[in-house]
Amino acid sequence: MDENYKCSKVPTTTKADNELESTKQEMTGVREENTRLKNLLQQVEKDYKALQVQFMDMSRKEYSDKNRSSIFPVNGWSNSDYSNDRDQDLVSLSLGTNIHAKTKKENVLAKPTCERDSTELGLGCSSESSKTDDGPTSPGKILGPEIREVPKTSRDDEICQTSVKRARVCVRARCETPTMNDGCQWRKYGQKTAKGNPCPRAYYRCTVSPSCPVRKQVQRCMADMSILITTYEGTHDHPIPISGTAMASTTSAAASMLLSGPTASPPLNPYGPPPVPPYSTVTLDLTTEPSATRGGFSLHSSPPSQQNPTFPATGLSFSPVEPNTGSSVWGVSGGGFSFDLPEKSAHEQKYVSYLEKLSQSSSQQALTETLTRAISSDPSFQSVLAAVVSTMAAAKGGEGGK
DNA sequence: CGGCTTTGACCGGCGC
DNA sequence: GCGCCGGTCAAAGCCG
Repeated sequence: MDENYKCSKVPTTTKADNELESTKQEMTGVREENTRLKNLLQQVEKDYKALQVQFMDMSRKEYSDKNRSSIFPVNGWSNSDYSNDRDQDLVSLSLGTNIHAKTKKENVLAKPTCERDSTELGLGCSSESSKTDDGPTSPGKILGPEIREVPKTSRDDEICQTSVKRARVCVRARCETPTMNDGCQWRKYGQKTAKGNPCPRAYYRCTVSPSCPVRKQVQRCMADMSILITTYEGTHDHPIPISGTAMASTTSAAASMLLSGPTASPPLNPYGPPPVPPYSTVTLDLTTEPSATRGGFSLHSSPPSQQNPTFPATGLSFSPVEPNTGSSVWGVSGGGFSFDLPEKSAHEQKYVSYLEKLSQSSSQQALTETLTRAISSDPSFQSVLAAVVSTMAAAKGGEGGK
């Protein structure tokens, strides 16, 4: 960043020396920047890993404590958060650009179907490319210790669901492939054309474990066919491939944030998630569009009935649609960092604080731009960032917002 | 042959 | 009570 390109115009013999000198300085500057970026990235990764570990430990601990009557999201819901509301919640996450969906397996959706009382989402998510195959064979982590008795019939589920709070996570991602690879194996069990939306909605069931209650719905966004909307419901009762843990953390964190909120919210996005009873909605919108963004993280709340298909496709955003307050969307696009926070709830602030922290750490504008550009252009980075943000938020929330 | 997709039928919730 | 609609089931077909 400190690019002091001084190319002196001194002719003659010293000219070459000057150029050499300036080039050296330039390289030095680039190196410094590179180093800073590396450090920052390492820091972020480090924090992420540490938090992820803590998160899992806490979750497990809490889970074991309360295991009796309810099932907690493995990924770390705090008891208090969880107990706050048992209504159905809907969390929506949108991952920007393409997440490669190499196989046909898509995203994960977790739906706590009927487990007697739980609601949690243990999602596995695809972190892009790599995961070759998720299959049951390569579980990376166990998100949920809980063991739910199996499956009930779908009808039973519905019945249970109506009376029990259930969290749902909606992931919006720009993806050209039919589905996103989220680290789990899915089996399509149905398809329906929702009224008002020409795009058929596909129903998938997690097949990693025969008893896994997780289901997901995949549908194209009518407004933008390149956007894939995946809604997960339930919690995996089996280990999830490492590749899917990032998303799992992200979605669960989002859900936890949502759960910790006051209440349930209205149905979300019409084009996406199916209409469901009043749920709270949190949207992480990573359908980044670098060019369109003004640059930076932006938090903004939107009207309650955020059902419109016009979700801010800005980068990374969580948009919790809260019943009472309405919905909010936190977006990341490329540029500087900016926050528009009308009225943020406690959990919203978790994200805000983190984002602020983030922005502070990268005080230099150039660096910021570089980062944001990287974020908006690299889906995998988006996923990681999303996971970090959500994880941190969840961690804070779980610890009583320390 | 096993697993997955497709697709029509069925069921229950909800609004009128 | 009726019809609409979302979600699921399950038979049939496809594919590796």
